[in-house]
Amino acid sequence: MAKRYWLFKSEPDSFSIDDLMKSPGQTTSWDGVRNYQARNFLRDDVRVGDDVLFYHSNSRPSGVAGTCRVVRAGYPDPSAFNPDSPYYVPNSNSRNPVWYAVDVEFVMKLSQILPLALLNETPGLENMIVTRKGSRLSIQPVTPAEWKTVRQLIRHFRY
DNA sequence: GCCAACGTTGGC
DNA sequence: GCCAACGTTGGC
Repeated sequence: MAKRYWLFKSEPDSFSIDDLMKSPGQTTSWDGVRNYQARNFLRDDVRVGDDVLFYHSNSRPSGVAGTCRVVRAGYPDPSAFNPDSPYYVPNSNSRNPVWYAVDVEFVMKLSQILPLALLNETPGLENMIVTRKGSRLSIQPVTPAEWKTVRQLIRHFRY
């Protein structure tokens, strides 16, 4: 099965690339996703070994902060069952899970944020979901061509 | 802080 | 099933 590529959004005020680096085993549960389209990707499509762009949203500037890798495929999001979690969903239960999480492991941090403005002006990334106006999807597929282009940006501009 | 775009809810 | 109202996301 071919490796897939993704972009995961996080507000760095709540969880940043530095937080991932400092996590036990440099691994975290990517939980708290409460959007059905994003949930479907986590549940059905994200697989172990997939590469992920770690994107800082609502930030100055917003953009790609680093990369990580999927080390556990979709499983029922424990935070949905935990009354103490801010992501708790009343009436949810583990027999009938609605929300899913995956685990990701840190791979690398860029020397600085690769800003959305640069993605926006890079040929080949016109159709990347994150560059589309109004796109709020927090778990996004990235095409192999888009991944390659982003990697070239990172190398060329020494991010 | 502003506000446009979006997803969800709920009345009908 | 429609759609207005609402709450949230997220760039700027």
